[in-house]
Amino acid sequence: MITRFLVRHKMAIIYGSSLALLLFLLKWLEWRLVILDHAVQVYSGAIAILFTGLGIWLALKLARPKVKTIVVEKEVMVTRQPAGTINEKEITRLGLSTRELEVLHLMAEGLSNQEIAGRLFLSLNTIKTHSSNIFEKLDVRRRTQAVEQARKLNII
Amino acid sequence: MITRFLVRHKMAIIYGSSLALLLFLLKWLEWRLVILDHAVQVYSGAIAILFTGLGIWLALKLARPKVKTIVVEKEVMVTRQPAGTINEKEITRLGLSTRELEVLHLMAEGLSNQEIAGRLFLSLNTIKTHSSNIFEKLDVRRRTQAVEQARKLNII
DNA sequence: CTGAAAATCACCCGAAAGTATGACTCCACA
DNA sequence: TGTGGAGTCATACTTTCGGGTGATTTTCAG
Repeated sequence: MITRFLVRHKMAIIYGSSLALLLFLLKWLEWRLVILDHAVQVYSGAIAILFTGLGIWLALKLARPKVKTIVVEKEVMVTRQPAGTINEKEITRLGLSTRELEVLHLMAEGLSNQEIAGRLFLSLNTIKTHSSNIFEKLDVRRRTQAVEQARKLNII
Repeated sequence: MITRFLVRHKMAIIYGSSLALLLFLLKWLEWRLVILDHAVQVYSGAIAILFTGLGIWLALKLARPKVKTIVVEKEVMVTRQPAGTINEKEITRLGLSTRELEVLHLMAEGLSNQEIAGRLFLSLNTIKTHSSNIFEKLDVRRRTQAVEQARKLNII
């Protein structure tokens, strides 16, 4: 219990002791100086030097080390499918229609809905409907995810 | 600004305060116990405080910052393209920064800006800025095109 | 220390994307 | 013959994107 307290407040105790010691020393010096009635400058100079040293010591002792965190990205191989034609089954399983597949392809090329509409001679709304259906069937919420999913499933 | 200063020099401030308090206490005790000419003591106390502060300041100012480096290894999935490493040059050629590359990766995973922001602990606006810069550097206008382009150039 | 680049964040605004719902046609199939 | 799926289109609405601009902070090399 007491040991723990001592350990935990080691710094405080050390400081307190040294402070007490210093004050003692000062008292003593003061006494001598009063008797000798010597220069106050010497006295204050000593104090200044001593306490400057103390300050430096404490600062160096207590200064928090800056923590710098470096994140190293470690590459990990991921197994990629042999890139063959493993797609047809998935398409039928997901129930993607021809039109939807067309739209999905154009989507994967980065075309906007408007551009897809122009390419397929359809209205913008139709493309929106198709893409909504595609998202639902692929279980995603955005075109980018749809493309990602389609790549994973090798259906494009 | 001021808050930051306080935080950074917390220890110094704490020490300074406690020192001041201690001296105060000692002075008070001394004053009560001994009715003497205490001008010298006040004087030396002031000097002590001042020069301790100076010491702390000097130490904090002059000491080389202790830097503690923590290396955190972060595993990152990487799909190694069959053609080998054809990417690094393109990245530097396009001038894509680290952050931009990160955003680009998450973009390719189909995440929305909001989700990317959450993943990287950034604000939505920051992600928007990054993606805008990415689009400009890749010479595209939409995230889907950016992903497409990135795949073509093997930089993801 | 200084300046440039990178990174972060904000606000505004218009465009694009996405949701929800309904309707119409065509065509195969029971 | 009518039923249902696919395809088409529309309106109205909300959300997300993307462009433009400007500001501050961090980082880093000279």
